[in-house]
Order: sequence, then C-alpha cells, then structure tokens
Amino acid sequence: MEGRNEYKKGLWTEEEDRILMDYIRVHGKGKWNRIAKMSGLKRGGKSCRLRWINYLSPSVKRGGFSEEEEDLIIRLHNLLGNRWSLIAGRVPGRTDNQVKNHWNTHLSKKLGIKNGKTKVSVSTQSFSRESVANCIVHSESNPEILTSSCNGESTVETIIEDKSHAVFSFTSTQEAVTMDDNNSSYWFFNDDLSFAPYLVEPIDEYALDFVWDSL
DNA sequence: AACGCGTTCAACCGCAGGAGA
DNA sequence: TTCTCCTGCGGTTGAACGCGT
Repeated sequence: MEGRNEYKKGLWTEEEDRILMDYIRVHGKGKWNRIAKMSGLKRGGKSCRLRWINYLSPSVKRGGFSEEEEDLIIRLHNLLGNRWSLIAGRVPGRTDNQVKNHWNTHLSKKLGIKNGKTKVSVSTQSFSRESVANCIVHSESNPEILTSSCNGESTVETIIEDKSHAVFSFTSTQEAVTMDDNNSSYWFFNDDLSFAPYLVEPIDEYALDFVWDSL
C-alpha cells in the first residue's frame, strides 16, 4: 500500500526522472501504480503521476508567467475561484500546480487579496451582458443563490430575457464579499474599475465555455 | 562567513468520484 | 450492490533558495 514507508519521498533525482521518462516513452502514461512497480522506481503511483504532469511532460511550459498569462489567470480566477485545474486548462502549457502556486505567491499579493477573496464597494449599478455573462448561466440553474446572497443591506433585481441578456440592478451599497457555508459565494471584483459581479461557485464546464466565449 | 528569516515552488496528503470486476 | 483500484483535485507542507544583517 501507498502510505507506508516503502516509497521514497521528496525531490526527484535526475536518475529517477530518466527512469520514469524512459518507461513512459516505451509504455505510455496511465496506470501509474503499475508504472511505479514495473519501472523499478521506489516511488508511489501518485508521485510518478505528479512528477510527469507537473514537470516531465513535454507540454509543460517552464519559466516565469507572462503578463498575458497573468491577466488570463486573474480573469479566470474571477470566474472560477480556486478551481485550479479548470483555470490551468485554459492557460496553455501551465499545470494546476503552477497556476495555484503563482496565484498564491504572486497574484494574490499583487491584487491585495487575503484568503483568496477581495473586497470592493459597489453602489447602485446596472450591468449588462458583457460583464455578467457568467451570472446568466448560473442564475438560471440556481436562482435562489442570487437572491439569498444579496438580501439584507442591498437588493438585487435580476432580469433574464434569454441566455444572452441579463441585467442586475443594485439599489443600495453592497459590501462586496458574501460567503456562506453552502458554496453560494458571491462577490464583486474590481475589473478595470468597472464593477462586475461574479458568482464564484458553482460554475461548471458548460458555464465556463459560455463565459469564455464572451470574454 | 554565517546566521536568521521570508519566499518560492515541488511534492505530499486526504478526499472524492469514476470505472470495472 | 459492493468492493477495489485508479485518477484527479485543492489545500498544505517543507526543502531550497535568496537576501539582509
């Protein structure tokens, strides 16, 4: 069993990398536990898989993140929250681990975000299609989250005419972050000084595709 | 040179969910 | 249906590194 001390832990050596790459070159990836056993590596399957995905795979881009990549990650994080694998899937050559690390060590500081959230104040606003595209899909599937997240100090009116149009009106000042224990995260992000509301969760692949097209 | 401290990032862990026997 | 194995995810850890003193 993995978890007992029969497997080596810690940083990989060049020799271990070579063994793993040679094995994958011949036999292909997948069945990681078998790779670990059959290649002779003293590594668990999960460790092999992670090493390949995050480092050895030729599709992994090394080096620092470009401004374009950072901008992309920031926008995707607005939409998705800490859904690192989904975000990484839209940033060519970057893995979820790379994106997560870069966010935690650079971008969250750059944006002044604490614990993955930020706060901005929003006064009476209306939003149209471009800025709330992600809310359209989500609000149709979970309309109760919109209303429950925005009661109290402010109210929100949601008008959904069809999948391509929605307007949100806030009738009083909204202190940005509303976070409860039911994943009904709702927050506002200062995106180029145009206050756009974003539902953080849940958003699925379909919703992301929909939003993606409108970015 | 050496020590302390903060930062970075590769790797690990626990968990959830899917596939198949 | 249940069990086991495998894969993938997000949070966390800790070794390595860089920098200031």
